[in-house]
Amino acid sequence: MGKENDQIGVVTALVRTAFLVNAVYAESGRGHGLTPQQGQLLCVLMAQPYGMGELSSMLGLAKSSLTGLVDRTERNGLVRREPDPRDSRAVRVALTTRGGRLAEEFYAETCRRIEHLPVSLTGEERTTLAGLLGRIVRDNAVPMVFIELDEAVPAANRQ
Amino acid sequence: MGKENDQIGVVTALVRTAFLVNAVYAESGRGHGLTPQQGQLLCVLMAQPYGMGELSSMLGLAKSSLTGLVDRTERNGLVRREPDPRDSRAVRVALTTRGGRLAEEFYAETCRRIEHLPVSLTGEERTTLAGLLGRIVRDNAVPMVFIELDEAVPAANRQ
DNA sequence: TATTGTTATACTCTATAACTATA
DNA sequence: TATAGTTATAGAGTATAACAATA
Repeated sequence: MGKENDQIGVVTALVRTAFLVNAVYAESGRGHGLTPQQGQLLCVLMAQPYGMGELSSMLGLAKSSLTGLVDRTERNGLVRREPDPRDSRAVRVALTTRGGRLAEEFYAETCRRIEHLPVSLTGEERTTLAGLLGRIVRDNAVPMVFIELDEAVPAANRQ
Repeated sequence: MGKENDQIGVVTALVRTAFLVNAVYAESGRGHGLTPQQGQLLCVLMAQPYGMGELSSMLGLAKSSLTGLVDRTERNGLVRREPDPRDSRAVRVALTTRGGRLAEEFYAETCRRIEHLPVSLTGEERTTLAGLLGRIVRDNAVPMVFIELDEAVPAANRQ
């Protein structure tokens, strides 16, 4: 006897999955000398340069927190503040050459590691999962904190 | 023309979902005067008291980081270090009465908020999602960072 | 006046290395 | 000797409030 009920609830599943992904993200960053926050900043900037205010609202941080994060990342030579030609108060934060290279490496390794998480899921199940999570992400207007490149092809093999 | 392909990959879906859950977790904590880390500590301790080493490995933190986190949370009156009767070197970290009350409130509100994330999913889809994520969580041996209580019944209504 | 971004300040979070005390 | 935990130190991350410069 005993109800043999292995099914956990959606809430628990989501929170624990987030914990797992966070850990993988942090570990992947560590391997590249990146804090999770700096890794996240680089990933956001892979899509395009952004202003401080945009980054602030995308990442959910106070503007002064962004100033510090960009300062440190800039000091490490990974990003650069460029003047915004259309508003002399504003700056555009962009990846440096080195930052872009590191971003690609970090992104690729993170993808590789995250991809290993659903080891026991079939291809069809992964598609189902991606579809369901994709709807959650879309419905809740999650900002472009992680771009969508072709997952099937490792970065090293892209032309 | 155009491939009308809204389907994002599993990796992107997982990373963005984690970002979303993190944001909700942080916001929920803020409403209770808790940092995400302190909120997480309280949630872990809802299940049972743990030693510093156990917490360290469950949360993926260096032991000295745990010392600081427990120090601050203890200073706030939310947890307590108790001597381990079986090893005088060790301590058991447990919730205080006030910490337990706050943990329940934080936990309940976090559940409520996370539960709202899959707004557009049917009950069946939520079950499917929970099943798939549950397998990922199980396969990757995610520690008990968020306990599983009856999600259907709000904490306030439990006897 | 409103907005963009930085400074000043004060915590919290985290890790590494060295340490104390007990097993 | 090994293990449990703390201390010392240094840096990163974060927020609030006050500020400067431009729109």
